[in-house]
Amino acid sequence: METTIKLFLVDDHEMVRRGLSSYLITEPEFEIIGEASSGNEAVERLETLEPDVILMDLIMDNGNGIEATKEIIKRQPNSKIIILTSFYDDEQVFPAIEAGAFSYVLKTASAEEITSTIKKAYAGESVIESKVAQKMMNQFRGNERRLLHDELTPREREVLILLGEGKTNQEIGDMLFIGIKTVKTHVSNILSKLDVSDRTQAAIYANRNKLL
Amino acid sequence: METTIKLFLVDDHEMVRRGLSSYLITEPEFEIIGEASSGNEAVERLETLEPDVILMDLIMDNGNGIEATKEIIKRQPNSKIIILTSFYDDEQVFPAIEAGAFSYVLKTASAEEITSTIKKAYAGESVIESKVAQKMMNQFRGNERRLLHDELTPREREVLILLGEGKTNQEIGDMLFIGIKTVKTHVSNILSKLDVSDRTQAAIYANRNKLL
DNA sequence: TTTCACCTCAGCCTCAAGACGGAGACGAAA
DNA sequence: TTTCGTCTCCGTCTTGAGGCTGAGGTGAAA
Repeated sequence: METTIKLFLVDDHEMVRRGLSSYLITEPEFEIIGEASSGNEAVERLETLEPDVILMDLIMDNGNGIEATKEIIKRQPNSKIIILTSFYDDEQVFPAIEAGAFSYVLKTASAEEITSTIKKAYAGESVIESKVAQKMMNQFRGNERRLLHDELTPREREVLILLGEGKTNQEIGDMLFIGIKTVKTHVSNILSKLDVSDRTQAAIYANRNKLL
Repeated sequence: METTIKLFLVDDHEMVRRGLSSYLITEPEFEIIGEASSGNEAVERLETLEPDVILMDLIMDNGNGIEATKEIIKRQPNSKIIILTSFYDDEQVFPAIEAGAFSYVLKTASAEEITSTIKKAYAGESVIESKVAQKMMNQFRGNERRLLHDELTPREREVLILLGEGKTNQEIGDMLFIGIKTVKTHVSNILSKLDVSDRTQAAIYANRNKLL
């Protein structure tokens, strides 16, 4: 029996589409029915096409992958969209998943990983790259989507703010009238809740997320 | 007479290398003699190889393109290195050129543009993509501002940027191909020049002053 | 009442950070 | 030529950071 998986590629770099194609045409069950070099173009072309699986880049000049994904899912809710990206920061991952992306794979993936992800997507099985998945687990505790720092207790948030100002544990303790040991405990908890490895990264997080 | 141009590809995405290859093998005078998936790997492999032209990605996980370029140029000063990058990292143009890059092409370039750039590089003719060239011109016209971090040496600025990303000394050393002791020296100098007392404050400074 | 989250603090341990001093190599400038 | 700035690296030393484990006190909710 012949199963043909119809594919559609979206990436603004011709060479990436070429590279992908070179993988994909070696698999007999794959058929590439179209390509687009931007999110907008993808949405347009998909008005008349109905691929089984869409491979989507995130960052593109003209219409990004997130918006395109939302739009496509709105029109074709059964589309399986695989996000293909080199950026594994949380800013990109969660909006993508929320937009309706089905799988999430890094561009550093091998040919085998990608073909396997496509086949799994076609079969209804979602694949989330492991580093990304790990971040998700930390974030989605309790099945509820929230910002990382929403998990912080009020006291931890106070500590994080001072930490984000560049204060030392001793200084934080003095300002909050608590012992340095207590500060250390809070900082430890903050680090694990924010999924960062040291105070410098926590301070960067606080600044970038405007918690000050 | 047969002229063979020996090529070497550096990109952390297998699919990009594949896409590039698919262009390049159609040209009879091209021969791809090797590939690498990171800056570090490229430097290693090029100890025993001597390609005519190197195609180099800039942003890679393990040893970025700038540092690799510097390192390669140091060892093989005649190497023609073509920087291949996406629209988004053209702030990196200057460091790249300074590092010894010969040409600068965007990844959105077509097959023809890339093959032509390679041939020109081999012939000694440098190609700088037009948008990029324009930026260079703008840069030369109006850059007048003097801040604390203007006192920093180029190397210190590089270190500060990584520090601002939350990297440890060890990680910074690995990325810049220098020892951790050297990193510590740079960090120490940065701290005193920025008049801050630890790396966390320096990271905050870097983020607030958008040095990233 | 029990339970639980939060805040507080302790000791112990390892290691990254950073200060300090010294030094060689190199290239540009005087 | 000498001087100077920059980059590189070394060793030593002190201390802050952070992980791990345990634990007492409080108040709110069930």
